[in-house]
Amino acid sequence: MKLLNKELEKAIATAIRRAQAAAELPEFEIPYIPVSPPRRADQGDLSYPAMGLAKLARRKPIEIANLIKERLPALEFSCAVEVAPPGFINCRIADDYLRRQVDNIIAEGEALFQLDIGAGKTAQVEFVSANPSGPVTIGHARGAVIGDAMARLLEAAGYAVQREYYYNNAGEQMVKLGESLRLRYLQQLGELVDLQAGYYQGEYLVDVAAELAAERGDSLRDSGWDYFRDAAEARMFDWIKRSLASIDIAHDAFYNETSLFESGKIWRALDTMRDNGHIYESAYWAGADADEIADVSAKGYQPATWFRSTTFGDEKDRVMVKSDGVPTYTLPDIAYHRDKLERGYAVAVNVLGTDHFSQAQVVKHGLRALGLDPAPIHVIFNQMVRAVRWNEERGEYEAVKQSKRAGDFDTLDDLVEMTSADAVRYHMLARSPNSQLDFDVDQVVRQSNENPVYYIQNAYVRCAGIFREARERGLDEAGADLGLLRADELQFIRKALELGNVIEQAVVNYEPHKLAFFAHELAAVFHPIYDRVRVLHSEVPLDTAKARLRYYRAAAVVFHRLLRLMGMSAPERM
RNA sequence: GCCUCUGUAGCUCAGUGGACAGAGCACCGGUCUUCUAAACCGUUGGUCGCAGGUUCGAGUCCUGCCAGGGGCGCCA
Repeated sequence: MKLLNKELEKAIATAIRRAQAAAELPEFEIPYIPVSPPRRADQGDLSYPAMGLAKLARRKPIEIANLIKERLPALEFSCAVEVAPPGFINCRIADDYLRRQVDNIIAEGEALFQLDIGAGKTAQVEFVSANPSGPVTIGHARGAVIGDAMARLLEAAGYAVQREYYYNNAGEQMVKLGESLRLRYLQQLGELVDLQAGYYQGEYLVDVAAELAAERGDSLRDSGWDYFRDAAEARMFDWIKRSLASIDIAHDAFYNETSLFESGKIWRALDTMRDNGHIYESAYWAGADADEIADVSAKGYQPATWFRSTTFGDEKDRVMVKSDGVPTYTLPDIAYHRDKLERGYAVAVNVLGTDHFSQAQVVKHGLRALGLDPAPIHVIFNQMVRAVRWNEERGEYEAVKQSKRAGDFDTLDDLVEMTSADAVRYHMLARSPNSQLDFDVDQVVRQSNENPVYYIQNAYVRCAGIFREARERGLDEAGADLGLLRADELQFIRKALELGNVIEQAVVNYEPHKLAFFAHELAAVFHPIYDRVRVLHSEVPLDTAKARLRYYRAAAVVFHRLLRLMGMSAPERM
């Protein structure tokens, strides 16, 4: 289906060119023509402020608007174009066009507003990417929801999308995890072992240890930490995948950082950076002042391998290979993103917490040092998330403590168990990634009319209820005359047609949260109309009932598409 | 100190340089004899953190302050 604002933008540009050809307007390069729905209904359905052309055209805005109106090509969806002071061009969508869209929406079904922005191109979304040392936390969950919604949006925009999970199972943390599990296992065998500070204290390792003891008895008593690390990793990944699957998220690929060492890609990246003159060996960075040098001397560091990232605007050069010969995290990260770019994605979205901000900048500097253009890579930074609940006594929100006490929340599993997968997906999505998120667990748990999750899903449920009842009564919409639809129903269709723009905007601006807000707005248009527009009512004539049934078929398609784009379920009843 | 995000109704938050700043919750008052009332209708509520600037036009862009979060490692 067409994006109407794009059609009008093109038409206005054509009108300007025609006016220029007729010497009614001077020659100038036509700027971007922003067309958007105005705030108020009496200002039409689509609007363009021609005031922006006043300086270029050296005419009064109202005159420009009138000239454009006169030269505007015929639009299949428009019946009325009006000019309003000081220079708005307002366009109203014709009722007949809206009626025709009912059938178009039904015909498109799950492909509703499938765009061609990314046709023939590939995109990648890298998200979650938590190391397999523990369960998915609510912090990871936010990135998971944002990343998956972004992937679904990119698919809707026409891209072939790959979902990737990047992880590291070779670091010091995984050694600790293995050792922690070994000690927990020995505890299962009845040995008195103390888990000292620095080890993983989480109860979940006790469960894993109990499973191992049950399956293998004491046969692992003399196994080393590496055996337990592998066992822990395998079980943690199972758990992570299960948790993500519970909110309908699945990755296509798991990319192990270790493979970058095994393939030699890390050292090849370093060599290229060195060939390009961005690498040097030194005990301290090239711009170090006397204090820093003294500090380094005190620590007795041997020379390390540095990346001259200051060349690309960094405030300080970065170590790539430590003096002990082991690369920092940054070098494999650069090699990984080089690999990503070489895989040829037109768009590579990376969902990260803001604590990775500096790191992401250094990676981009590194890619430039490799002679690559990092433009396809776009990072969505999401701010911190914490579970909170209202404290009545103190009159303020406070963070829910991380503990295993009943009613407290720490992991995605806890959150899903206490609320629902749909609630988690909606509330994690319905906020700009840039804003800190306080997840009000009590509000989400409350299954009442204050919960937008049910408000949106109920729109679909109400449609499904009508279809069920209609089937029982033997009513179908064969031969429906859509001319019987009135202003109410057309108002909903008008709003539903904005979905295409919402998808487009969400994709090009990397703002998946727009989907959640639009869903709520659309439901707010739907419900009042549902109250007024009955189908199975004794006073509704048969032909009107058929037309309305067809209208609700279209509404159901829109809500189903919207809910699936958000990764939420579309229940038939609640 | 530097970088970055945030500051909009009592609370949680939307808001493409455009028209009279929006929604949910909370508060108050109404609405089920017909497809589920998890809904609908109505009322109340604003110096868009502060001060300048750019612009025909600023919640939106720029500068400077104030407040809060995050980051500034030879950790990952």
